[in-house]
Formats: sequence, structure tokens, C-alpha cells
Amino acid sequence: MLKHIKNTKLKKKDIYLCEECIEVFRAMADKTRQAIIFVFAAKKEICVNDIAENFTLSRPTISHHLNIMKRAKVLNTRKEGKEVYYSINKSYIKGLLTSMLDSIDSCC
Amino acid sequence: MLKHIKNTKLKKKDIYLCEECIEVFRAMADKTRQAIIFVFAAKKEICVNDIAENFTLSRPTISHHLNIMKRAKVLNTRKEGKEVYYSINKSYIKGLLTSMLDSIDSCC
DNA sequence: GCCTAAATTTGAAAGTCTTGAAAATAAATT
DNA sequence: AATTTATTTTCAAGACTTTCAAATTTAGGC
Repeated sequence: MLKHIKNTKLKKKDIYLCEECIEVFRAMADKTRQAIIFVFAAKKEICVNDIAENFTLSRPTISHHLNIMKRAKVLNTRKEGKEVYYSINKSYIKGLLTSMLDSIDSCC
Repeated sequence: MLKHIKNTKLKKKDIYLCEECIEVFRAMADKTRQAIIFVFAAKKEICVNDIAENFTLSRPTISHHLNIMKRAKVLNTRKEGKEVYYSINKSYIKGLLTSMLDSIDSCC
């Protein structure tokens, strides 16, 4: 991480926050994944099949996108029998957005 | 945009906001660009050369990254003679983060 | 234990992004 | 007008992402 920067005075804490943000930005920087997020506006908890029905994409593709957002902590999962239910990790996203707003005020 | 979604009730306004967010997320979802942003914590306005001096990357590469962030409205530019000065578009970023926080509360 | 259904993993093709070298542009200086 | 300096554009190579088909795993029903 930060491999291209020459001499930085950055603290480990800042670098970790930065990595966390990159993972979330990556998770959100895609048309399909934004579209998936819109599905959650209508229904709070959804399984892969239910999401796939709203899309022209294959199930493995939807599963892959959900996994990217899960790894970034943008989505939560809950297993119930054969189904895996996904939901938005509202508190995590809100916390991160709030930290970003604070950082902009304090350091820029 | 939203080409993979089957039947959506989304309004044009929401789709435009979504596209705007994707552009900003894309602009921020990169190690090098995040590292560039850290340079602005120390110095408010910087030209390409000054940024390039802090990095092991070539000038065209730095210029390319700055351009991506400029297109996403994350950075502002000001030309002074030969130099182009870049700075963070604080008000735009704050506005967008605030809109996102509002959306999370109202629709999720 | 075998079958079905839901989800994930694997592997490969197509597409996008990052990068630097070289060429081009833009502005100041001699 | 030629030169130098700062930045951008163009082009091509390499790395990473998206996507689907096929195979695999996981859980429930017969």
C-alpha cells in the first residue's frame, strides 16, 4: 500500500483508514453494484436468486458482486437453510461517511 | 447506465445522482489517487511537478490521475503561467457525502 | 443415501485501467 | 524565432475486472 509515494509522514492509523476507504470506494464504483444497492431500497433483506431475477446477469455474476460488497463490509449476510440473505450494513456505511466528513474538515 | 437491471421504477434524478457517485467512487478507488489526496493535507494547492516529486511515478501518470479526479469534480484546477495548480474541491465532496448520508437514512 | 435447489468456486474470454516512453502543446525566457 | 520548462496527449504493454459456463459445495426433502 502507498507503494508509489516516496517519503510520507503518514501514520499507520491513517493508512489503514485509507485502505478501508479504497475497499469501499471500489465496492461502490460499479454500475451493476450500484443497481444492486437500489434493489435494497425496496426490500431490506434479499437472497441471491431474488436479486438475480431483477437482472439480465447470471447468478454467478450477481454472487460475485455481492461478495465484493460483503468483503468491503457494505453488505451483511445471514444464512437461512439453502438461502443466503444479504442486507445493507447501514451503520458501517454511515460511520465511514461521517469519518470522511470529519477528515475533510480537519485536514484539508 | 443500469443496463443490466430488468424493470426499475427509478426516477431520472436518482439515476443521475447514482452516476455522479460512481464517477466519484471510481476517482477515489485507487491507491495512487488516495496517496495524491494525502499530499493536499500538507499543501492546499499544488502543481503537477510538485506532486510528481513526492512519487516514484512518471509525470504523465500523475497528470492522468489528476485528470480523472478533476473530471469527477474531486479536484479544481487553476492555470498560472506554465503551471497548473490543483486543489481539493472541498465543498463538492462535502455536499456529496452529505447527500449520501441523507439517502441512507431515507431509503434504506 | 439419492435427488433437487441455492449459492459459490473455477477457469477462460472480453473488456477496462494503469503505466511509461515518446510526441505534442502551451507559456515564458533569451 | 529558437530554447527551455510544465503539462498533456497518444499509443502500446501489462495488470486487473467483469462475465458466463461448467463444476462444486451446502442444505433440505424424499
